[in-house]
Formats: sequence, C-alpha cells, structure tokens
Amino acid sequence: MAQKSESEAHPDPETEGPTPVAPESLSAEAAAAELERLAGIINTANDAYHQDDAPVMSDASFDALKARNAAIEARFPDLKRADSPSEQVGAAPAEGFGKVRHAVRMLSLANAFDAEDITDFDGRIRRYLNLSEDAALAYTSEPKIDGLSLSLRYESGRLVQAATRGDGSEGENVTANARTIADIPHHISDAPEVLEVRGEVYMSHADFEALNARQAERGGKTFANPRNAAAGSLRQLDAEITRARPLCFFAYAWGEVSEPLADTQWGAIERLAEMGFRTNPLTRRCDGPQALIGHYAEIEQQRATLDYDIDGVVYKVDDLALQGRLGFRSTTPRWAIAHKFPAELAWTRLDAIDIQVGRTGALSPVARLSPVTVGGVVVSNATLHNEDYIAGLDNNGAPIREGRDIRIGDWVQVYRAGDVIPKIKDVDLARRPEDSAAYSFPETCPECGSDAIREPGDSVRRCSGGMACPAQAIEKLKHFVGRTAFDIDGLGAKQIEMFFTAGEITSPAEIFTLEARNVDLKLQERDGFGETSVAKLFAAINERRTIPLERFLFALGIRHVGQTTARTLAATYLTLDALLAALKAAVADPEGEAYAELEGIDGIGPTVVRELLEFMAEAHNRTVLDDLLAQLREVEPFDAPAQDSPVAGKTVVFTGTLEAMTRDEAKARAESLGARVSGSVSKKTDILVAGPGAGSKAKKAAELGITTLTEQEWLELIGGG
DNA sequence: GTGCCTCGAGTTCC
DNA sequence: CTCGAGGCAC
Repeated sequence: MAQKSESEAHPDPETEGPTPVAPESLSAEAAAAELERLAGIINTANDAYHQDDAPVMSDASFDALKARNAAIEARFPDLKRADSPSEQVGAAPAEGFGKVRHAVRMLSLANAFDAEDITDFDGRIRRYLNLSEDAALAYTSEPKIDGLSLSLRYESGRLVQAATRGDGSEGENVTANARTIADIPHHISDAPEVLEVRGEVYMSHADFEALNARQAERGGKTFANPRNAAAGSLRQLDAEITRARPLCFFAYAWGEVSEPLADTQWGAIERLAEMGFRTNPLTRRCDGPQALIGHYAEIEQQRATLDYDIDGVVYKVDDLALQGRLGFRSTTPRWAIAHKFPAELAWTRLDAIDIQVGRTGALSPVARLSPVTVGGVVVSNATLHNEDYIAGLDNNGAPIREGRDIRIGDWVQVYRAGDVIPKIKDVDLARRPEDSAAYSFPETCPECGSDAIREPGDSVRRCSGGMACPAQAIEKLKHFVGRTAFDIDGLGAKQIEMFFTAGEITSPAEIFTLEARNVDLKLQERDGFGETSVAKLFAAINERRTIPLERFLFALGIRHVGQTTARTLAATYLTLDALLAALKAAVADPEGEAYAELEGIDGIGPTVVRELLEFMAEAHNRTVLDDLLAQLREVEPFDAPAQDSPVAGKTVVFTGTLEAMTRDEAKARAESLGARVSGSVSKKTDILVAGPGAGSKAKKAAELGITTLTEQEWLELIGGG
C-alpha cells in the first residue's frame, strides 16, 4: 500500500529508536515480541491513513516496516500473528491509483487580472482570426470553481472511467470514488457513443464546516479549506470514505466526443444539462469584452453569498468552429481565459533571505517568513526573484514598490500569485527596524565559493563553478531523473542528494550502474530502503534504458533546450544518430550545411544553436554522453504523431500574404496535421505555400525545384477551408 | 529596431 | 504560476 506522501513531516517510529536487530539474528522470543510491536505500529498507521486521512509516517518507513515484518515472518512462520499486517488484504490496492492517459489533454487556462487584460484577450483573438473590431464575437462567462477538475468518460451512455487532471496528459483513475458522487450520473441517455465530460469537483461551505466539525470531534485531522477537503476526499483509496464525504460536481467542458455536442459552447453546456449534469446557473452569454467585465463585477458581488469557493470568472469563445480555428498554445487554449479575483494579502515578518543555486547556476533568493495564513494556506517561504527585485527595481532598472527595497527583519505583504506561488508585494517602512541594512546580494556562490557573475543586461547572477559546484551537479541530476525527463520512480530529490553526497551517483550513467554496484553498496540494508523498494528502484531504472529521443534530449539539461525545443529537434532529425551527426558536423564547420540547417529550424535561433554546439564541443559532455549511451538499450527515434494526412512528415514553408487564414493559424493547422513548419526554404523543404507578394523564397524554391502551392491549393490539399 | 508570443527556468505548498 | 529573454514578424 502506498501511504500518502502529501502529509506533514511525521516522526518515523522506525528511525527513532536504536537500530533494529536484523531478522536473521533474532531469537524466537525476540521475534515474537518484534512481530507484536510491528503489528501494532503498522495497523495503527494503516488506520490513521485510511480512516482519518492523517498519515503518521512516511511511505518509505511504512514500506520498510512491512518488509521487516515479512522478513521475520518468513524466518519464523509459526509465529505469524492473527492480526499480522501481511494478511490485511482488504486495506487497499498496492499501487494506489492507476494512471489514465487522457484522450484529449486537460489543459489549464491563461490568466487575466484586470479589464485591460480582457480587452487584450479579445484583441488577440480578433487578430488571430482576422476579424475586424466591430465584427460580432460572442463569449460565454461562468464562475471559476475552486475545486479540482475531473474527466468522466462515458461509453454507450455508461460511466466507464473518471480521472483527475494530473499533469494534463495523464491523471489518476478515481472511477470508484467518482461513482459515489451524487451529481455524477452513472448512466446518461441520448448521448454520443463516446463522451468525456469535464468539470469541477468541489465541497460546499456547509458540507466543509460539517466535515471539519466531525473530524475535530473524532480527534482527526481538519482541512484547511474546502478545496483541500475535496481533493483529500476524492483521492481516498477506499471509495467508501469518499461516499461519506459530500462532494459536488459542475460540468463545464468536454474531452473526446464521438460526435459534436453542439455548434456553440453555450449549446454544448445546455446539452450536458439535458443529459443530467449540473451546470453552473451563473453562466451567461456575453457579446464582447465590456459585457464580460460587467458579468465579472456581478459575480464578484455575489461571491460572498455563494455556497462554494470561486477564484474568478472564465470566458470562452462561444462559437466552437472558432475555438477549433484558434486551437491551443503549449499549455492553454487560445479561446479561453480565467479572469482572477484579486489575491488575498497578509502581513508577516521576513526572518531571513536564503540563496538557492539552480541547475544552470542561477542564484535565487528565497524569503524565509514567519508563518502566516494566506488564502487558507500557511506560507513560510516566498520567492524574491533576483537581486533587482530585492532592491525594488524591475529588469529595466525602473522602480517597483516605489523603489522600496526589501530587508531582513522587514514587515512584508505576502500574496499567492495565481493563488499558488507566494510572493512579496510590498514592505512597511514604518515598521522597519532601525538597525536594518540594505541586503547585499552575494557575489560568490554560497555552495561552492566560486565567483557568482552577472552578465551585463542579465537579471540573474550565476555561479561560475559549472559541474564543480555540487549544487549545480545535484540539480542537474534531479532534472535528469525528473518526471518530465527520464522519470525514474523511486529516485527523487532526496535519493539523488543522498547518492551524490555519498559519491555514488555523480553522473547520469552511474544511475544505470547502481544495480551492478549493489554487491558493494548493499542498498537494501540502508535506512529508508528495503528488499522490495530496492528491487522496485532497479526495475524502474531498467525500464528507462529505452527512452524516447525528445525526453533524452531534454534530460541532458542543455541551456535553452526545454521540452518544446527538445521535441522540435527530435521532430527535425528523427534519430539521435542523425542529430549527433548534424551537431558534430556543425561544430566542425560553422560555415557548412549542417550549421545552416540547424539555424533554419523554426523556433531555434542563434542562442539555442550556440548552446547546443558548446555542449557538443565540450569534451567532458561528450564523455558523459558516451558513458550514458553505453548504459542504454535504445534512444527511440521520434514518433511523429500518427497522422495519415497528405502533409504528415513534410516540411512546409509559408511565404507572402495569406488570405484565408493568418500565418499563426496556418502554422498551427499544418503542425496539427503532422507537418513541420520552417521559416526558410532549403533542400529539406517539401512544400512552399506562396501567397501574393512572395519574393526571394519563391525564387529559391523554384531554383531548388520545390513544389510551390497557392494558399487555395494548399487548403484543398489538407482538405477544407 | 520594436513589439508580440512562446519558451525556459525559476519558484511553493499539497 | 511568473518573469525574463529568445525568436520572429513587421
């Protein structure tokens, strides 16, 4: 069973006392006593976790205790107790919740904070769609519920799966729990064959108060706010506990559908209501930014009278065909925005300023605060961004906070940006201690002592120690094993720090030799590890000896090569061999074709090229790379989105004036069909789409004998206008 | 050169 | 989630 890891720190019973005697050296008498002790601890922990949602120990300790119990039982089978924890089958599935891949990604929303942001939003959409300022453009507007989003999948009208948002691509399977929520129908009629309904799970104020009163009465853990209560309740491993918690659900969107629900957002929501979903009664249709802002004011006024938390108002383009044309940016749809309410503020004292060193060597100041509640959460740290922010200047040297600097000992006003990240808004000069001094930002790395240098025009100061700086080395390794890179289960920040400090993992390749070295390392005998967790760790590591090219590239942690750029490179060169060959050729000959090709890739400019080549030119990096590759089975070639469109895999260049669509739209459309869009014509170009006014690119394409299409021909090729 | 838009890298608490 | 800056169109 997986214990909840999101609990506060608890003392670990396992590590408190003297080191336990190894099972094989226990006498029968001692073993019996030990089994009794373990049964008590484990069963109590189990109950605390399940019935009270208040874990008393960490995952690792819990697993270690269970493993110890099992080891002793294996040696003394006769001593196995009736209440043995190893017999507790009814408790929960071993792995917690299963993972679910969303057929259509669950995205987040861009945020707006004032009226100007809303008129900008409207303006951006009009520009993208090539609509004039006075053309009609309707939106829907609805309160943004502060709960957690859930995706419900119906097949033939039957609820078959419920999943949390997770990282947007992959969530947790909470089907059994969702079925216990009264607002969620188990069957719907008159629905498409496949329908994913999306909405928000929340807890009403009244139910939240009642639940907390009940919890307090039983001496259980109370929740800080309704959102946490809803999240905690939905993520119960035992659905019967969820059933006892009064959760509600509003439907407001959809994922995969086998046939369109309607022509408009409004119509689709009406349709969901007809099917039996609760939809928010405050939803309105608005004919422009002014109406949206009006509705926002109305909802803000009603906020206090609502029986649920809301943190803003969401606006969506009503016409679904237009939504389709607008499409998505990397994490948000272009056709929607969340207009957030002003953040809650709180005053507290700044006790200290610590400096953290990131994987690129960036020195980031962090404020240590006297704990204070902001928006229902206790905050004790806040980011201070950089040197200038502390001094009261923005990146152009212009004053912010009217130039008031931030000092240790100051009373500061804290808020949670986007209701998440704690930040400091202002300082109270009247309460500033008389002996305070302006903060002086360190000019050497606090971790390794190397000079910390701030390049002219740059806002961050960076440690110049490179891989000789332990902080940078550790952060790079953490990045490597992170969820979006190699994603190695059981090898988190804590373990990386431990292995690095012990000198056991100092480079990526050494992760993969861990198992072979375990003869000497004997991880299973260490605190926090057991036979089972060590076996799991090795299995997780071995699983990643095969890795997709884009993840591999991203994991290397080359500056300016994030997930998107890594993907772009993977999509361009398809295999690691091709990419490495191109990079080596470009290093060898900066005048050559390989170099030109690299710079020609859309989205990759001189800075990224420079970083890539510097990485390849560095002997140390090549060694790290070769050592790592020697440990891997395969770096999988880029798997182009399985598209059978006529332009899939083709490289397309747009030039001249486009009439039916804007350039952005054309690019997004082509990419969604599996094409690569480049900015310049080269030998690799397959199709040039030339509008009126095309110049040098059309000429070059003609010289190279590249297919040139008019915009109309292009639209016919991809099927539809 | 200027002004978007997007991406990368930093951050917190659960 | 936000800020700074890279990339690109105008």
